[in-house]
Amino acid sequence: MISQTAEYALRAAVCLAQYAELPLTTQQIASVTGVPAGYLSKVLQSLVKANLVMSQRGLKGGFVLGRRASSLTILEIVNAVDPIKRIVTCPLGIETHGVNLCPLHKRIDEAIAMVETSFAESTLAQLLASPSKITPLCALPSVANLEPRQTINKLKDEADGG
Amino acid sequence: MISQTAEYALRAAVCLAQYAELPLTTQQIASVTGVPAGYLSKVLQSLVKANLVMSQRGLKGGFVLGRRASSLTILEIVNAVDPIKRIVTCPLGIETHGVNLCPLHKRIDEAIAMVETSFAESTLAQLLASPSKITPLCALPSVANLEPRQTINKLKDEADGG
DNA sequence: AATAAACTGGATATGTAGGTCCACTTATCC
DNA sequence: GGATAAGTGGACCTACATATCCAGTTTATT
Repeated sequence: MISQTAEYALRAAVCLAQYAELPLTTQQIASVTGVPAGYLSKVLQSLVKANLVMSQRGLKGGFVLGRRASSLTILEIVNAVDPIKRIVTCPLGIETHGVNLCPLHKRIDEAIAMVETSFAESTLAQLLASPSKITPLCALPSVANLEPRQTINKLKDEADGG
Repeated sequence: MISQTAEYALRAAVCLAQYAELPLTTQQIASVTGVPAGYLSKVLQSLVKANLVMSQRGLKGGFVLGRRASSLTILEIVNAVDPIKRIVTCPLGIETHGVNLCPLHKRIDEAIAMVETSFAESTLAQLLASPSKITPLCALPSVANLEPRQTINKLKDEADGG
């Protein structure tokens, strides 16, 4: 349904949302989300390139969300790493009927559209505010395990100022 | 969203539904659907094993639908070759909360469920009866190209008699 | 029974997603 | 400014989905 990579990206995004402005390192995110650290690094790069996440190099660096959790949707995260592809032209390569799809592909596209809409309407903030007894990512080896570290003002400045 | 293989299976199924009881060979289905013949052969095998399609070996053999098009759903076809996997347990491997999913995975599973339901409610017959001006599979290099061949009574007998 | 058409099944190739590794760069702290 | 912690980028490996090929088997026709 959605790729492994997209699922990893969502886990990372939820994780970052939970720790708000505290920059988390790849290792920390990996340990919380269970995503292979090496691969997570690539996934995070994609999110950074899409401007959904900000990174800070060097000692005390890490990753923070690029926008408020309430404005970041599941769809944006997914599309950053593995775009949902609507069916816009006939997969059989027939051009005779332009934008019109045959009933089969129309039906499939409708299903894709439903998912797209559903994901577009879900924000990270909603996931955190979910009334479930279970915290997002269920695992969450306790916030306490993560050393409190200063937030990176430089990142905040960039986000606020320009 | 759905795999290439699943899409191929759907094309083949719609194709068979269009030609009703006329057995079509792998080559014929391939030319109508644009699916690579060699691979289509494998896909059809999966449909046969799932009892959604019947095959007849030998001269004048071919494939026909195993049931009426009105009772065959998109979901069945898809599940025969590439099962839709609902999220039933925590992907992080946490067992502490049994059947309960965290908000993220619950949300994703809801989307999968929507697609599942949607596919379960779509039959091949509905696709053929679609009011679209475009015939299913859009391409359809005209029925006329396919030599009329006798239906295989043996297959019909098995289907009707038991 | 011989022939040819057609499915079956196994071996093999290819392409892409998933994943690992490491040298390099950047930034903080002492 | 040296040491160390961290992201960056590229090369590389692995597994699986996709695809090809072919020898073997079944069956209608003659």
